[in-house]
Amino acid sequence: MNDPKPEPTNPRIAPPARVDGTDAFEPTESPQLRAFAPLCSVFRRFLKSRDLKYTQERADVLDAIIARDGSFEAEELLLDLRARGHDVSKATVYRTIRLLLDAGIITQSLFDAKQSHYELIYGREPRDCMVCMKTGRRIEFTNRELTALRDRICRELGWQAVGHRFQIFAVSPPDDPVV
Amino acid sequence: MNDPKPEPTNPRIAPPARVDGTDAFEPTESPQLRAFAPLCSVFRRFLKSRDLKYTQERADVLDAIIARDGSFEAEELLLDLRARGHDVSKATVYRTIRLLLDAGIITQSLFDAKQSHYELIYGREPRDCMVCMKTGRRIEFTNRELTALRDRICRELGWQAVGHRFQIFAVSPPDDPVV
DNA sequence: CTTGGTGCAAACATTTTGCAGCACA
DNA sequence: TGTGCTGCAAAATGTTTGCACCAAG
Repeated sequence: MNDPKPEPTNPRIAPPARVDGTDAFEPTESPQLRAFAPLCSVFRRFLKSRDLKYTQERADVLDAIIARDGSFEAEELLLDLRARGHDVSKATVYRTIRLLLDAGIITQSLFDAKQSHYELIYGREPRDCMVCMKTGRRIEFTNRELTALRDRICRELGWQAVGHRFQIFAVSPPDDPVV
Repeated sequence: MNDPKPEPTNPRIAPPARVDGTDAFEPTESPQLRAFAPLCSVFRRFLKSRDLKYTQERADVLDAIIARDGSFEAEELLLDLRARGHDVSKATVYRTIRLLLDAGIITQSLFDAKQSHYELIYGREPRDCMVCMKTGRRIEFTNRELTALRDRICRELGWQAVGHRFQIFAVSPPDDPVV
């Protein structure tokens, strides 16, 4: 459709935080390099490994995800894309999301049963969250202790941790202090 | 550490494990009593507190949930009920599930984006789980350390924990030992 | 008796899919 | 230049709702 973007897009990629236990990528790079590599080339590599194509639309979708700072719903993405003049169809958005999930670049985080929330995880630390059951307020945080506990649990069972999802259901105090 | 069952329908209710921070029940009983009370009377009390009725259908649904050992999908429940000759409509099943969620008796756990999974939690310890990203195998467990960590996180922020959901995404070893 | 509950079917919202033409490698 | 990709619209899925009749308290 319009403006071709080779592969600039790469905001705040964090240091290695994800053990890639899946067979998603060709094992030709060090984990270091992989974690710091721009997401679009990670995605491109994933696609190539499956003989799939890196199309304009797929690049646009990934771009929109990054612009959202990693947390989004399918519908939001669709609107964002439309607003930017990148007209990608709903079907393609969903198809691309599926690929990004397979690639381990994003995860699905379901809060309300309504629609899926997705989140960029590749190269980022896992985000844990706490939801107030009265007000619905959500706080996100990263807890290294939790990640360590997760790894310990896995190790004891001989599994290898890839990621996790932690949600606390709680009640915020009446005054509801902002964190 | 379990079942003192004073009334009918009530399989393996565990000791108090849930702080009820919501305004679901009338505060006339001690937490102890509440936690050990049979689920149906818990539910009945909840309904009464909202001027709702304890109908045959609602009792049947709760029964079917208990019979499933607490983990179920809406559709499964519907089939179970039908098999037992308790013909409850789909609409009523969903409506009852909503009530049980509000009452804090069950929670929604979404694994695949497809349908909701629900789980009995009232009076039970939170179940954490680990999913293998290759084979899809799921292991459930209870980790007190995690619950303690959860409570600590809440306390530091002045919140009160009500429950949590913890899922680990991992890769099981090639030999995939059974736990 | 009064209020809320139920079943049914239609409505809804989200996600998936079949197909004909288009574009990347 | 040939696969694979896209958009469209229709289908599929899971859940909710409006309505007329029914039942719990």
